[in-house]
Amino acid sequence: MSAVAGTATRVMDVAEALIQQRGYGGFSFDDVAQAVGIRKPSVHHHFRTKADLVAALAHRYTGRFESALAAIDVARRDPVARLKAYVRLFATTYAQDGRLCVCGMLGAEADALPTDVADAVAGFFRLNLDWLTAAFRDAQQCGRVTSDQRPAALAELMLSALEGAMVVGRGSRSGGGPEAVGKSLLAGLAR
Amino acid sequence: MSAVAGTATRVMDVAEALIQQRGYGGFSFDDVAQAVGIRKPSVHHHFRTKADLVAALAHRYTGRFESALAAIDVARRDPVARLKAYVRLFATTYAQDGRLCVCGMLGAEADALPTDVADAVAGFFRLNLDWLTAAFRDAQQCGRVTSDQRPAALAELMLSALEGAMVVGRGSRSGGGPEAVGKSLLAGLAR
DNA sequence: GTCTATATACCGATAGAC
DNA sequence: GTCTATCGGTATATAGAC
Repeated sequence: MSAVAGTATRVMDVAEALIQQRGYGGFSFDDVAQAVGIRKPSVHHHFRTKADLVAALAHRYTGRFESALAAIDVARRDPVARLKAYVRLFATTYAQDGRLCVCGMLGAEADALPTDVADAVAGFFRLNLDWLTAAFRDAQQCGRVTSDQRPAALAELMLSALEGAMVVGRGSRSGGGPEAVGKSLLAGLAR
Repeated sequence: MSAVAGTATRVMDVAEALIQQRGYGGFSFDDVAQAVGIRKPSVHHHFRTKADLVAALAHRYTGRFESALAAIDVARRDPVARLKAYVRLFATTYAQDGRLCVCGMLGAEADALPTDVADAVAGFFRLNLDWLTAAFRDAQQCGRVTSDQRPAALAELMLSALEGAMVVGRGSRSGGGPEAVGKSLLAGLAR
């Protein structure tokens, strides 16, 4: 993000935004180089291959999400408040001129991805599904969620709704995006 | 699909499958030509540009969906039964070795699409949101759905959950996909 | 309607100078 | 760490013969 950040970091920042807008197949090293203000071989100096760059990116993205989830767990005790804060993570991303979740975009393209990248994407989803499963289990145990669906099923439903809301919002050029969809879902599940 | 279908139809069939697997940027006219068993310029003879091919594809896909929705309306009177049949449309697609909805994939890539294609994708989502909105309105009016959310919000939630379930299922290489997610959602909404 | 041949541009990636 | 130059491959698209 910062103009004073190291080149490798700026390369990752630019590549991240390009993936969120156009996907893995929709950007090139030359696109990154131009946006950063260097030449294509300089990008290769920091990341040998495109797979290396995107895998590193996906891991960084997952790590940041992990920190955000940990911060939510510290800041909120109430499981429903935690779920609302979770929705906000996706809403904030999408509010940046319709940017998709990095791993939502890559997940859609999974069949066309190098193995390392696909594995990193799977790790992101595992992290989110595990955290959501725990949150819904807590919410059910204290009676804030009355659904008799299994926590893992509610987790898959929530994550799917939020990722899908970005895709639908973009494709339809309408709708409330993950913010509205997350609220609708929680309104039906929690009390 | 058929080996006796016209070449243009076979080209569209192959391109459709490739988009569902790899996305707009993930396939080439050469990929299509090889799968059909002709040469690249022969593909251009039927569809002048890639944008023409994919826009035609998206319109055909939307038309088929329109027919399927009309068939559901004829076959089912109960709005909840209609919604269950709607979920099955997505489940059937995804059951074909994890194929994504054509317009779900294209919706994610929307920023990188030619205008004609993006417009066709928006039309698909509009069709689905309108149909779902009517279905949820009916379901609320006859008391089968008790949520106080507006029908349009429930429609966006349902469509997002199903599109997202495909992305998450693929990216995580786990989960029940749109079938399970659709059931979980309807279990919480309908009675 | 299909083909060979080709134009033009871009892709990811490398070699080697500074 | 960045550059110029370039390799080999592939992309979309077209010209023109059969």
